[in-house]
Amino acid sequence: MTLTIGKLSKTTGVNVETIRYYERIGLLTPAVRTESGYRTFGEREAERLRFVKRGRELGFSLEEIRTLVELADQPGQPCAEVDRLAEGHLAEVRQRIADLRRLEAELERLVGCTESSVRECRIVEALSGGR
Amino acid sequence: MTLTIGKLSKTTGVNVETIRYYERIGLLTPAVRTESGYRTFGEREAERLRFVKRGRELGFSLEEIRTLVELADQPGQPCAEVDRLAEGHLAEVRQRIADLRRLEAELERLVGCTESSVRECRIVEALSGGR
DNA sequence: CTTGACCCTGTAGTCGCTACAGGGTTTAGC
DNA sequence: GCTAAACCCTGTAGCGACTACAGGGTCAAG
Ligand SMILES: [Zn+2]
Ligand SMILES: [Zn+2]
Ligand SMILES: [Zn+2]
Ligand SMILES: [Zn+2]
Repeated sequence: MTLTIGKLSKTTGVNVETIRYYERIGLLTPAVRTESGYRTFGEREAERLRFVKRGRELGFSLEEIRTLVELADQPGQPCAEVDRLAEGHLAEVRQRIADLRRLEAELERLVGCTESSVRECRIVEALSGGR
Repeated sequence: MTLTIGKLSKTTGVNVETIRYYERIGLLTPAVRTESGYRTFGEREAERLRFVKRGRELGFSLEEIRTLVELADQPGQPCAEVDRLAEGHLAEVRQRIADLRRLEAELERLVGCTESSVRECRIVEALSGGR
């Protein structure tokens, strides 16, 4: 039940280059190699990679995921730190949404400009310092 | 009324290094230099830099701003292209908001986990492939 | 005239990948 | 058994939008 990097990539949906990148930065433990130097992966490694992938899909940074992986490896510990990390991340996401909504509102006021020339264009005016 | 890069930085709120960067990538025209090689800026240049800054504050990419600057320099032309660009950008912003709101909803379901151990932690479970 | 604040160039770092180039290895078909 | 395609390897460089030096030169105040 060992996989080459290509098979692992296919079963997890994570790019080959990305897997190598994760190993290089120490997010995955160095893969066992065949005699000719090819990486081999087992179910454990595939699980871990899927963990990382789901973390990315939830928008966690690789640093956050690095911490989450370490925490998840200690099932007996209290999960308070995990929860704190997730809450912090949720706060980040909400902040980004708030920032983008402000942008959205400003842009909404500008688009749909029906002026015919750049001289009177609302958008250009706003960028040029007009209020 | 000419400014050194430091003064320009102060009056516009754009970092000195960022100004040099903008010049390097051709977003600002190469600054006139003193005999000793110092950059000097006039009101025109300050205006243009503020234009770029406001564009960034509205979330436009530097490439988009490059186009906007060029368009703004032709006041006689119709502003349709400017408007199209801004509408496209608004669409991007809305897409990013939608993506983040999906993340927010998923994270909301996970945080506030009151389990005491990592073994039963909802968050770890979700990352490990649980639903 | 010295000191400190400013300016210059060039390079490298950030984040999370992605895309080569230039090799070696394995596998499938004939 | 041989060849060609498909795979794997390392190392390096690129993206966007900056930021942070190092190692120098210049200018202004006291
Ligand atoms: Zn986060
Ligand atoms: Zn317009
Ligand atoms: Zn945009
Ligand atoms: Zn928990």
